[in-house]
Amino acid sequence: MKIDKFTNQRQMCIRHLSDFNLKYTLESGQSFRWNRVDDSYYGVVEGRILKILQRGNTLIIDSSQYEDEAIFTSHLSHYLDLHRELASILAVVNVDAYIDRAINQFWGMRILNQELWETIASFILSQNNNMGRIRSIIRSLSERFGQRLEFEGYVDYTFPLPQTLADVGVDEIFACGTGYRANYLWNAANNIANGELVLDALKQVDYPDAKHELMKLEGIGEKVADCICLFSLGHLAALPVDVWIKRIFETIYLRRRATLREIQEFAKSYFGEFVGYAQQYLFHYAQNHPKWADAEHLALRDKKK
DNA sequence: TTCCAGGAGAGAG
DNA sequence: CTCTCTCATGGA
Repeated sequence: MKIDKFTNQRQMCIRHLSDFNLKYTLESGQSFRWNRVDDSYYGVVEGRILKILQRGNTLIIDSSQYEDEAIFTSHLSHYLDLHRELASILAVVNVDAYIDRAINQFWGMRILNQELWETIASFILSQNNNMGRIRSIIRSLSERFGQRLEFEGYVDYTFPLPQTLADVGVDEIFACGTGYRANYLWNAANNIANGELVLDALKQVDYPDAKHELMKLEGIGEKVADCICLFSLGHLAALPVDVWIKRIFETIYLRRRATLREIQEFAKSYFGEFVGYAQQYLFHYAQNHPKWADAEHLALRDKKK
């Protein structure tokens, strides 16, 4: 990987990428904050707007602020998970024809390492909710309580700090369309603002401890805790079991109704230590092929064989 | 109108 | 431990 710097100090390139697809990575449901304009993606990361465009094996990145090239590239590589050898991870989890199809169709999709607080808040809001509404709630919270940013005519906002949401109160959070989840988000913001939950400490502990600590927060169960562990903390053994993943394992793999425990046990032994990556490819494939894991469709498909 | 969405909590059995 | 019911909201 080689870095170039142009006369415009805010534009940088990351060249010679291997096994990376920006579109699949940013549009696979793990982040709610990226907007596509033409072929570029605009988003807010660590307090600045980033504009990212992929051309072949090169990323062209514009930032709304001056960047120290070396530090910025290191941080962005971590954010996009570029430091991992994706091919070897996918080789481990590619154990059957079903996931092989998902891996090949979405080759290059990476699991992000997103900002911790924003990820905690986002997935608290995700429970019993749909993608479009989750995005609009996060946008609304940011517009009202975040910091305004602008870059070449594109306007966006930082996600509000825990202290900010703690200060504005439940009613203002509720007014952003959160529904009954307003209390959960406000409580989480308070726990972090008053130091009961220390985010930097959470980043240092292993997967079981991190998951356990997160589940102490009201409104965070196993699924949301696993999303945070996987999409922010880099714990690839985390397996968020949502309605899609449940359906996939019940119809394709276990072929019966199964409890959360049964699905976790099977998936862990079947896919191994990188089960989180397996989950992401299966999830995104199912999202793009709604009938793929449909029980009726599966029965039909089996008959043809 | 009813059902569903990257669920969690409370309560019952 | 497992099952069920409820919790706002908006789009299909």
